[in-house]
Amino acid sequence: MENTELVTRVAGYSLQPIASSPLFRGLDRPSITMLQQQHSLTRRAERDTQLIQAMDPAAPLVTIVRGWAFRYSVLADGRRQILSFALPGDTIGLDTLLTGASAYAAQTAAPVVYAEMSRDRVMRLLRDVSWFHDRALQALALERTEAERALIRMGQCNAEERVASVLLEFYDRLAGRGLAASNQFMLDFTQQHFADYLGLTVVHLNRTLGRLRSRRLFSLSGHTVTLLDMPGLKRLALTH
Amino acid sequence: MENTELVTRVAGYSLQPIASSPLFRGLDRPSITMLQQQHSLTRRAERDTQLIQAMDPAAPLVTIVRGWAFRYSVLADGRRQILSFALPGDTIGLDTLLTGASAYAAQTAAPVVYAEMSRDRVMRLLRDVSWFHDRALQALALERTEAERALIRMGQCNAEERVASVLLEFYDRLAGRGLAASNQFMLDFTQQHFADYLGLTVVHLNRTLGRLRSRRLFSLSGHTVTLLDMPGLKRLALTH
DNA sequence: CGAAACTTTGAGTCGGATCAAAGTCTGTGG
DNA sequence: CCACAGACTTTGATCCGACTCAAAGTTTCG
Repeated sequence: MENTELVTRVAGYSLQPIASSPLFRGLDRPSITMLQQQHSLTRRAERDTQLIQAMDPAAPLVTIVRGWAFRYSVLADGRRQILSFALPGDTIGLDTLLTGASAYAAQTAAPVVYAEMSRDRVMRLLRDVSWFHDRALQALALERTEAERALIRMGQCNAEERVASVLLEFYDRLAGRGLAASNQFMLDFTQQHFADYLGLTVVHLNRTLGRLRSRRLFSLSGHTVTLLDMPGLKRLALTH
Repeated sequence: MENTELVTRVAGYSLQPIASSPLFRGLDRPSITMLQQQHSLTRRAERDTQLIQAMDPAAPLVTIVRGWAFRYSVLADGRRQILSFALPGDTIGLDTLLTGASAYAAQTAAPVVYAEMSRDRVMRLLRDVSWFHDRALQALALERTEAERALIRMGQCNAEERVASVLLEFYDRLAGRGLAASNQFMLDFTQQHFADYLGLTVVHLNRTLGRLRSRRLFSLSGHTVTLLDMPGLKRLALTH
């Protein structure tokens, strides 16, 4: 009864985000089930929980089931750069298995449900299961592309452009997993997180958000973002 | 006579840079030879030659034998972000095979000697040669780590810190391939290239370089860089 | 209801961009 | 071997986007 197993392991959470994520997307049922069985049961973590320590040589593979987490790196003097946000379906730590110790840390930005797979198990999968090896390659290539898109944004875009670009990116990623629709989605992190991702100060980010809102490019109510003017946003974020 | 083949294919160029590069490092002789046989004979390209077109769905794998090349991306309005420099031994385009069309373009920053491997051949190697598959995974993971190091630099560091960080990085990479020693190495590209890599304007980069030189952190004569004050540079570039 | 965390606004400063022009180097043809 | 053109580097003056410091609102949650 593999399908029963599948369901109990993610009891109460929609499967769609995971099933349409980079590592799982398009796999057949037995493969998905197998992958999930290699994971731990789902766990819950409060906001600000450390999921992966920087430099941990035995960091597990973490798959987010629900909520927002992020990978980041802290400089000697405390400045923090958020490298990427991981949303439901995303995995964190695939590269760590190959490069030795984790080059980054990861923590939750909101209450999160996740599952882990031990380093050993991932290694075994990589060695023995050829489609998993392929998947890992593709997932890594994708992650690099995303890192470089972020790099372009940082290097060439001003605050408004960065914000527009990232809002669109979140929307696309979430929509691809059924977590956004009709130009609306939920952002569950603070402006400090957002600022550390964009390489801006909170104050300046806040003003920039204000400007874009007053121009009716998007609106914000609670944690719900509505992209009011898609074409306008795309014009601003020329990376898109 | 595999070793003869190996030598003639790179006639006149030291093998060391390639042999100690991410994709080749630590392989045994037969494997290196095999990889080289899959490549074209070496080619020469003048400065400013396009090696890979953006969006090319059939971009080959390019291995730099001598000289400097770089990967970059251009925004709609002409701003250019250099994503990475490729130096002797580096390969460009591994990810393109997996993600479909190339997300970036590549061109030479100086006269370059290089070799190509067709998309088909790389695909075949990936499928049939398990150590090559492993290598590809590792190389990609490494590239992502490097992209994220660049991201941290852009997001959190000011001009001086970025310059110091990149000088150190070049030195480390070149030294690892026997192309730098006693704190000295050759930089064969213009300040415009450098600026587009760091996300600064040429003017500001130039002033920043001037400041670091007058503080005797490094010196520049012709295209030769000498790192005069390693500890000072490391202190500046807290990413190191 | 109160404290802590987060967002928003204000005033002043600074790093880096822009615009412009003067040097310097490099390669080419006479 | 020199003269010249084009590309590259360097310097000057000015401007603006983003940062800093500070404090007032607002939300969240115990």
